[in-house]
Amino acid sequence: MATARPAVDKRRMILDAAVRVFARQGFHTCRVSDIADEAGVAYGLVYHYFQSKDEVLDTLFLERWDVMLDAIREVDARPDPARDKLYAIASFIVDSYRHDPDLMKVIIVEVTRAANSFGAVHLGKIAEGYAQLSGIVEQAQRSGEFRDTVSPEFAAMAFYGAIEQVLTGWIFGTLEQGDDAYERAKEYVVETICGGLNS
Amino acid sequence: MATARPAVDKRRMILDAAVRVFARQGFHTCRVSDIADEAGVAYGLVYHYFQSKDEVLDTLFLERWDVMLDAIREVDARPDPARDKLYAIASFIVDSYRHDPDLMKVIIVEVTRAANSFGAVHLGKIAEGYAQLSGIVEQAQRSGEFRDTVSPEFAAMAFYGAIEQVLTGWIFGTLEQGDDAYERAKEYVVETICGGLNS
DNA sequence: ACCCGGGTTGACTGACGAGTCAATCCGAGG
DNA sequence: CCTCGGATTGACTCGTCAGTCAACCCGGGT
Repeated sequence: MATARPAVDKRRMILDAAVRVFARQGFHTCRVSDIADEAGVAYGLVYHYFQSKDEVLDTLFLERWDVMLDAIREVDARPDPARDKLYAIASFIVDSYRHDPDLMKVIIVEVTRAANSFGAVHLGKIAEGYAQLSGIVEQAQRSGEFRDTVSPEFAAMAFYGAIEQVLTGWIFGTLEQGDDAYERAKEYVVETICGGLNS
Repeated sequence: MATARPAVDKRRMILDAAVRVFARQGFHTCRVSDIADEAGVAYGLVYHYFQSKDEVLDTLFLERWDVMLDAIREVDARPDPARDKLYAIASFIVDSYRHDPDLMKVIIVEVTRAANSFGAVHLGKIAEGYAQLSGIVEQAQRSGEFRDTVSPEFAAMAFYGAIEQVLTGWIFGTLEQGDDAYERAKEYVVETICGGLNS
């Protein structure tokens, strides 16, 4: 059989270790040997599975971002009101953080915001997410559920920006965490963006 | 006279050059010699005025962030409705970007989001901004201008998150720019956060 | 028993870049 | 004119680390 010989998938172990190391030390300040040590494999093995340190980060990002894009597409396909769709998306993102805070930290801190130093691949992937969100808002504006005072693209940015800021607050310990806080955050994001602060 | 001997302030030139270099190449990927070259001074002079490469970035951030905190405080002291205050703050931030996009890029991309690798000084400074914003919202909730369905801290994050996301869009060229776009962005941020998307 | 080839190892190299430092410049004061 | 001290210079040091590579391990096929 040509299937994976080893019982444990070393490639996977390296990726998982990289998440922990990147989250702890940051991409630029960690050494490849830190990743290998954390994964319990030899230094060279990292280069057996990946072309470079960058490719490890790329892989982590693309892997997860694609899952998120799929989730958004799935939500968008539902026949629900836009508000519910946005809640479902906020829910997905918050739960992603709950499930693997380190990974989300790496994606937000090292990739999303540092998109300049990386290839345009990432910019494109990120833009895909915005496009999807814009679509939801646009449709809601047409159906009359949302006002059309602001452009859909802009609404998408405000929505995503609010979520990302909350995650950032959790990541840096500025914002209270815990299951309650997570659930509240989902509500608050949607309530703020859809309902507004005005009384 | 013990005053600055040189007609031109080399320290200032180094800081200005650093903004351009950091914006172009990123903090981690640029060399100190790049900064010196860009400033047209010798390598060693950077170390005459600054302890380290990090200190150059620190200085840039603190310099500008303090200006912003002052501006926010000034706005907060006015007797205007919260919505106007938020508009004034959005205005200040957007105009900061218009005036010096490179500097804002550096602050957002290299500092605000990378606060982990830097000292808690930055976290504290950033938190000060949030506190100020929260205060504005809280007061508006008490006066009845805003609903109290979401916590002030959260509203502050949503507001700032929306603005930062817009700046990020400009920085990475995802979002249309120009004087019109800047003015529209100010309106949109406030309209979204205060008015909400619902019709 | 013997090979074959992919998985695995870790010492080594080569480049790179932050920070140092001794020397030089130059204006001010005496 | 001379000295003093801060400003300025840039060659050099020294540690670090991404990436290479030759060798080794080991199961499966013959």
